[in-house]
Amino acid sequence: MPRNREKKNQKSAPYRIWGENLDIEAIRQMDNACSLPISVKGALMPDAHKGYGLPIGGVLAVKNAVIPYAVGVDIACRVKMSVLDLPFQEYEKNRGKFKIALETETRFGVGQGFARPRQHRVMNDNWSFCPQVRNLKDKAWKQLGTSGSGNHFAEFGQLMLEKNDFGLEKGIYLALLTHSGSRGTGAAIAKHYSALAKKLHPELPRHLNNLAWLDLKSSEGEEYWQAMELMGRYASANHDIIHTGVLHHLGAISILSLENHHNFAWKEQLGHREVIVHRKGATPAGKDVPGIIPGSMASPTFIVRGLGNEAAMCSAAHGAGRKMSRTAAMKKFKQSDMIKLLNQRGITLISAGIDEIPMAYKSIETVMDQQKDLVEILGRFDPKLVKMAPPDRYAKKRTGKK
DNA sequence: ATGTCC
Repeated sequence: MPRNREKKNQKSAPYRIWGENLDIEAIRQMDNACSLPISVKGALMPDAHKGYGLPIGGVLAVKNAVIPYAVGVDIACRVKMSVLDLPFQEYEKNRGKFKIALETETRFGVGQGFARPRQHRVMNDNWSFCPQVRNLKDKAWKQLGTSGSGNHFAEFGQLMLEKNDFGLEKGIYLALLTHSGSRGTGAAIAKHYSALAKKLHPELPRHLNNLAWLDLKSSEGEEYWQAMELMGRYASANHDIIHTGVLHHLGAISILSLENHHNFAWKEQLGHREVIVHRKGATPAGKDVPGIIPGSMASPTFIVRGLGNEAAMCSAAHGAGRKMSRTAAMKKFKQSDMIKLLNQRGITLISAGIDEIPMAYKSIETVMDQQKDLVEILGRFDPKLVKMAPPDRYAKKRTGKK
């Protein structure tokens, strides 16, 4: 539904909403994004909620420009699944070994890296095309193979493939699922280029400030694009290291691997013209494109195949979406509430903050129902062993303040 | 989501 509140004499780009009763703030942010003179078309996914500039769950096509905060702070945030060659029962027989594998092969928490950094060919890429990126190379190296914080996780679970697919037979498998991004490096790049975009667009009113863009033909725009693509390869390397390390630790091999970004921008065709499509907290869902849509730590993740719906610019939700802020969740629930729920569902939690409690999320099943015209479900993954960042030691202080 | 100005 096109909206046109900000400028009466200039037509806003149209956008459609999937899902019901979405966060009013997210809708307002989408209105704002579609009112930009560069905007061509938008879409709002059923897991949408408020973010910086573009909402999480926002899809935005623009002309010849890129908006750093429409890509997101965690540039190239990504999910990856590896199906193991071990039967699922192998996990039940030897949980301790799987736990140690997750503990050993990645690191969680803000600022965390490896004391003995991992190696990856992505570090041989060009990191010297601008000073901002060059100065971050050392941090990026130390954080290779880490998972970060927030909603990021590493987990083992049971994958149920609904039919013969991906060269595998219908049935039950043991799988590793991870959610990580470009860590401190990507965040620093996002922050730098968004500040630069704001400086280049002093004419933007305050409510559009976080949507400041870089012209793709400008040196700044080209530089951001190059940095964003490097972060794409870097985030992919992080998952690669985790999966290679964990599987090696277990003496397992991968019989199927699936992965996708959900914070990124792509050059795509929209009708006859080339546009830049930003997907911020949105899964690419082009025709027959496989994707992963995670729920919370106690609800399923869905393996999907895109239906190529053009109204949504070939996109889908990237998860259940929060229904409660982190602060509200920390105020309302205790650690024991989380443990109780996980026990009921037979899930072992290694660590997580209360702000990630499943009750703070919408129902993933509802979100999937609301996007039946965007993706087809091919399988579900039920988490069994979950690791997330341990509680933030300032969390209590912050909730106390509000 | 990050990292530190708490």
